[in-house]
Formats: sequence, structure tokens, C-alpha cells
Amino acid sequence: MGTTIRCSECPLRELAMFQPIADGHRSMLESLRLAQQYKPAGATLISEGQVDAPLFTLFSGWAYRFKTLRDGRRQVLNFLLPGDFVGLQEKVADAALHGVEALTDVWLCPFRRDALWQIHSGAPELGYAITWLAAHEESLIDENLLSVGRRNAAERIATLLLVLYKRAAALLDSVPPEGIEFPLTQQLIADAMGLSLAHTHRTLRVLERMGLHRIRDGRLQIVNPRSLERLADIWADGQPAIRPLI
Amino acid sequence: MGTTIRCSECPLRELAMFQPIADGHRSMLESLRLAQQYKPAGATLISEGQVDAPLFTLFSGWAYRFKTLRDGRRQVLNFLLPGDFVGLQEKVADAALHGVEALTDVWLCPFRRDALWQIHSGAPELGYAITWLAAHEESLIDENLLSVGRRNAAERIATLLLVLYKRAAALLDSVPPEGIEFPLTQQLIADAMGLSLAHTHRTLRVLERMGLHRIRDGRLQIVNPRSLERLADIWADGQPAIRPLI
DNA sequence: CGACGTGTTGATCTCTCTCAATTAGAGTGG
DNA sequence: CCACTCTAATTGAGAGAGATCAACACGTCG
Repeated sequence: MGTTIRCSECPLRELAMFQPIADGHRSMLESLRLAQQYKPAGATLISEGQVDAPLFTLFSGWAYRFKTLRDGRRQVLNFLLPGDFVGLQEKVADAALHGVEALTDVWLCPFRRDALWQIHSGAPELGYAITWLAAHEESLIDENLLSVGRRNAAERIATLLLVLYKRAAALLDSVPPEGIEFPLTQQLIADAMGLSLAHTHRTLRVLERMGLHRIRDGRLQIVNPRSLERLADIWADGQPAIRPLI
Repeated sequence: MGTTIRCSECPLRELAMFQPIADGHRSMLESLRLAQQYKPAGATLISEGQVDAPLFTLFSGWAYRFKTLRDGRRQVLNFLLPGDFVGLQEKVADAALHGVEALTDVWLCPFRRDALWQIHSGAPELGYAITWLAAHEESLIDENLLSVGRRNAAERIATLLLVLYKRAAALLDSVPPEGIEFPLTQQLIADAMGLSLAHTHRTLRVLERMGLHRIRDGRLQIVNPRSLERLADIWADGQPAIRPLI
């Protein structure tokens, strides 16, 4: 796990959820890429206000984007899973308008600073894919905004668990009976859903007691998907069948 | 106001806030464009769940994107002003995940369904601009999510007024003393900030009594920008100096 | 072993919601 | 010109979801 994996051997691409890519495009990406980087859990990947932020694809592990107010109140904007493309927003602003932090140990595939333009100009298909990814991430945030603005605590948490479960499960060949890896702390759930820690905890307890889900040893099981979905009120399951990977 | 304005004579482009564009690109856009469309205030531009949603640039007027829950609770995701590019998200999903409604009478510059790909493949600079716009809109929603998740009612409303004021003012040569056009109802402000109508009204009153702003006859004046900014706790004023226009 | 992070829980408080009316202005039809 | 309707703004009273504050438990780790 110390050496750089070549794009031509990228295991992420093996997954059915990612679009196939032409060999030419694959090698182009490889030429724009730098060596893979490892960062431990808790590491800052992009700091709020950072001027020359990196551009990378999350290769493994979980991370999250967030914003904070001066007095310390923090809002998690969304969670990042393998395959997510990070740093786009920094390219439209002088400085990063949000921070990104590793939630677990992560590996990144960083790109050269000029990669965004190189990709657009050299491979329109991939440029289109980047636009796609940007629009897709926005749709995730839209869903979060709906949660935080209009759902009550139980509904918010049900929605979050469900959405994260589906996203994480899509990256697995099959979901083990103990459920998926789920590294979120209650504080993080609270910060993502605009709730206090205490209320998040109590609400989590209620859902668990109702037999909707279970979180044990850093793993999440969805016990009663039907009820959770009814609570969350999600239609259009949100998860596209297949997506690009840059 | 009944005839289609040619892109080569587009008055929006005259504004300093929009990037200049090469003649070739301008004519390309023109070839991908359909006739301008007028829609009255309240018209549905894209309905939630719509399958083959249009792609357009808002030419004049205000609109907003929103999502609703089955029981009718509604969350406004963001407001759209002239120059905003709409319908990108619909291209990454089978169906529109949100609705778009005209807030005032509007004029649209709709594009052919295949325009997105044509632009990316035929003019990478414009493809890049589209990615830019997508990332920029996401940053607006990030700010909204921070508001709704972590700011109290007064802070939320201060933030919204300030941000909308700046965006709208940037589209004007100069701001008249009566302030900018401001067509939002209190219900809409409530739905955007995740508040109830009653509390929105009371909070608006408080801010006005404190001498921070004034809303009269559909116009918004910022009376005390300093205090509003302190309340809103906005750094990095968020508004890029110059942006693309598709 | 003490420090620290995370989970857990009780008691209290308050911001914001809900429900209910009332007012004001614009538009419509007779 | 006036009744009628509708939308948006306005306001009061009461209720409640969720915040805040304060402990305590438990496991890990240097």
C-alpha cells in the first residue's frame, strides 16, 4: 500500500457503478496525475480559505466537506466516498470556500493544477464527465438542504443513513451481514444534519429502538429499509445506476 | 420584447461581471440556441420529476429552484438571476430532482437538448465555463446549507438579504437609492431559510427595526451593511469578480 | 494510571413552530 | 362605485422540538 497504483490497473474502475473509459483517456488521466498520497484519519485535505487547493479523486476511505462560522459552529456539507472528485470549487474561487477533512485513513489521486483545463481541452468526453460530477454533487447537497431545512430530526437522520448506506453499498460487491463500514461519529452526524449532539444521540436511539437500523463497531446495518424510506420520504432513489470516474 | 435577441447583441454580455467571449464561440452558442421564451411570474419552468427537462440560460427576471416533500413541505434551494444556467442537473439524472419556478416574469434562452455535449466537444473553453458555473452554483448552495443548518433566524435572513443584494446589484450599472428589485415574498424567504412564515416575518421586522435593511414596494435597501455583515458572518464575499455566461 | 474522545443520559430552557385572526391592497364582476 | 375574492403581510397565544448545560461511563492509548 506504499506504491502508486497505475490508472490502467485501477481497482475502482472494476466496479460496475463506474463508466468504462477509453484507453486513450485512461492514459491521458495518468499523465495528468501525480503520485498517490496517503493521509491519516483526521488529516486536513483542504483547509477553509486555502488559496492554492489541490485537485484530486478520493481513491479510498471517507472524507467530508464542511464550513464553519467564526464562533466555531460547523456545518458538514456532504460526505466524500471513493470515486468522488474533489477541489473543483476551489478552481472557481480565489480561495477554498470550505474545508475538506479525512474521516478515515484515505488515499488520494491528486492531479496537476492545470489538469482541469487539460482534460476539458484534450478530452471533451472527460470534460463532460467533470461537469456531470459537479452537477451530481450539487444534487446531493440539494437533498441535504431539503433535510436540514424541512425534515425533523428523525427524518433527517433516516435520510442520511439511507443515502450513505446506498452510496457505500454501491462500492461493494456485496454487503456483508454486519453491514457497511460506517465511520461517522454522532458529532459528525449532528454537524451534517444541523442538530445538537445530544438530540442526535437520542434520535439515533429512537430509530434503533424502533428496529430501523443498527450501528455497532463502526458498521451500519439497515434493519428495516421500508420504514426508513417511509420516514425519509425519498423518491427517485437518487443513486444513478452508473457514473463517471475521473 | 416579443422578438428574439441575437447572441451577438446580447445586453447581458455588456455587463462587466461577465467574461468576454470569442466571436466564434458566440456564434456557436447562437447555433445551439432556440428562440427566446417568455414565461409569466409563477410559471413552472421545470417540474419536479420531469423527465425531459429543458436546458436554458435565464435571460431576465428571477426564478428559484426547490424541492418538496410528499406532505407539501417545501425547501427553496437557491434563487436564479439573469445569467444563471439552468437544467444541468437534469442531464445527470433521468428525471429532474427539483422544480424550477419563475418568481417574476422571465425570458429564457433555451438550448437544444444536445447542446451540452456539443459545447463540450466543440468549444472546450465553453465546456470549462459550464463546469465553472456548476461548481459556482454548488458554492451558493453550500452557503445556504450553512445558514439553514447552523445560523439562527436573524443570521439566516441577514445572510440571504446580503447575498441576494450583492448578486442583484452586480447586474446593475448602479444601484438606485430606492434599492434593488426584490420580488421575494416572506413565504419564499421562509422556505429558503427553513423557517416558518410567522417567524420569518417577526425576524424581518426585528432587523428592520434595528435599522439594518428596508423592504418597500418590492425593493430592498441595505441600510447598514456593516451590521448585516457582522450578523451574517460572511467572509470571502462569495461573489467572484467575473464569471462566464453561456 | 490519567487524559482524551465518544457515547449516554437527565434537567431545564428557549427559539421557533403551530394555530388562529385580522388587516391591507389588488383585481374582478356587477 | 361597491361587494367579493385572493394574496401577502401582520400579530397574538400557546405548545413543542430541539438546544444547552452538566454529569457520568467506557475504551484506548501514551
